[in-house]
Amino acid sequence: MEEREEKALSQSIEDYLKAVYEIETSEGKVSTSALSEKLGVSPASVTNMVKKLSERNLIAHRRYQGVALTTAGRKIALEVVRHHRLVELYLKEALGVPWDRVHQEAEKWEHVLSEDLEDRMDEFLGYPVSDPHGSPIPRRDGTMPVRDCSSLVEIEPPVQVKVVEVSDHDPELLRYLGGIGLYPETEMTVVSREPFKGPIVVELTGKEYSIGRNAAEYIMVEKAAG
Amino acid sequence: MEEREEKALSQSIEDYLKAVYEIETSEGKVSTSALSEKLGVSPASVTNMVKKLSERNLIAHRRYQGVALTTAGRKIALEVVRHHRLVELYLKEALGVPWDRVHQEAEKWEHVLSEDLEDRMDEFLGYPVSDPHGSPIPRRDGTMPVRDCSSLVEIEPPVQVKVVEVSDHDPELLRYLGGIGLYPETEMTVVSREPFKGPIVVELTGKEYSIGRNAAEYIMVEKAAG
DNA sequence: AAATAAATTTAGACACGGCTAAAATAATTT
DNA sequence: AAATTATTTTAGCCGTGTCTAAATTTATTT
Repeated sequence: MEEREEKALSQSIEDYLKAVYEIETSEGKVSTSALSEKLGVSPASVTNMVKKLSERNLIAHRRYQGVALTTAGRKIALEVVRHHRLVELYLKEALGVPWDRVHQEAEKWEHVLSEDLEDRMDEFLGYPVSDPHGSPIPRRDGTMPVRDCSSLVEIEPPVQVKVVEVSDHDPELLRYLGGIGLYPETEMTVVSREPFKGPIVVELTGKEYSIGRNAAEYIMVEKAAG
Repeated sequence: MEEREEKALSQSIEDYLKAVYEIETSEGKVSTSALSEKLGVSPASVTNMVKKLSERNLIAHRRYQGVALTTAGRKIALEVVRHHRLVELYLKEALGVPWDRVHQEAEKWEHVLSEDLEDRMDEFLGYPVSDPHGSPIPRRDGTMPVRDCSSLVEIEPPVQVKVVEVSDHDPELLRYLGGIGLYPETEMTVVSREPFKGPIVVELTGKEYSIGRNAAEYIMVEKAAG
């Protein structure tokens, strides 16, 4: 049995599939405009590319109704996401890149990482299950670690929680959170949730911090052990 | 004074400039067909691209006479070569990639390496001056370490030499040389040079090996210290 | 020096992935 | 329900970088 031919996909195609995956995960439905926004291209360009991807059976498309990954498309998307998150962690651990910059670098590296190097980084890192922001790293077989966590805005204070994940979409936020020592794995107490969409007050390392609802949306936590 | 705008060059342009640099270094004159061969594209494509590059003042072109890098073009070529060679060494040192495979990986990485990561790798490696094959790494300022070495075929035996550099163009050759323990920095004795374009006989680690003229062409050595 | 061969350039085409402007469809107001 | 607004798609264009076939120039033979 010969080894299967690996068709090299363009960087663009990988970017589209990853974007569909990420929007599917966070929003459920994937519209043309959401893709347009996320990828920074015009809606017309998205429609154009969507047509090509569905001809290649990487996504399913119903006119005017949005798109969804096929099994083949999801497999590729998860490979790209795995590359991205492994690289993020690698850059932080091996080269000391600060966590608010790893995302940007990984956006480029994810497309040039061979399977061999993926394995070497994976081994170097000790087969990690999450990246520097706490996002789960897809396994080689395309499965995802399942987790049980909720957004900080949904937590009823007072309660002790552990940070699971912080969105990497805004480097500014990451710098702020790093500044107060709030990282994945950090334990903290949710002290109160101010009414009228006020901030969430948390306590960590003995100090209290007010975190706006906007920011809190992007912080995922789980109940602390016990 | 505002910071200079860094225009992002396409991967293709970087590949062309690097190819011109490498042919300039090894052959002196850079013909369309040499570029065509090196880049794996048709001669017509080269002519086409050459026109664009000379419009952008990255190379000089005289019709039917070949091309040469301008100062601006050489600067970029050397940056790409620096990236390539740093990455090669990094892959070997940090991730244990065998020396016959680093070239292939670096061909992709060289185009996505930010200046920040270049510096981090450089520091990690202790500011190295040559890559795993012994090729000199251009300095950040665009200058090249100067060296004094000659091809193994030009050496008059018997004499003690030190390997300076081995061409990375053929992974097969690298595996063979690695197999007999012949790397940059290796010291060995050139025992004899057989007549009628026969092989060069060298001795290292107590054994004698016959190296064909073809292979020997690609091995650069210097007289051993003393 | 003429003829042939080799290298280079021109001409014209194509796939890719983006764009804008206009048309079609869906969603929301009034 | 009709009108308005928002979203999506179509149509047509553009720049990049490749190709093949044919024309041109240079190099080599005879």
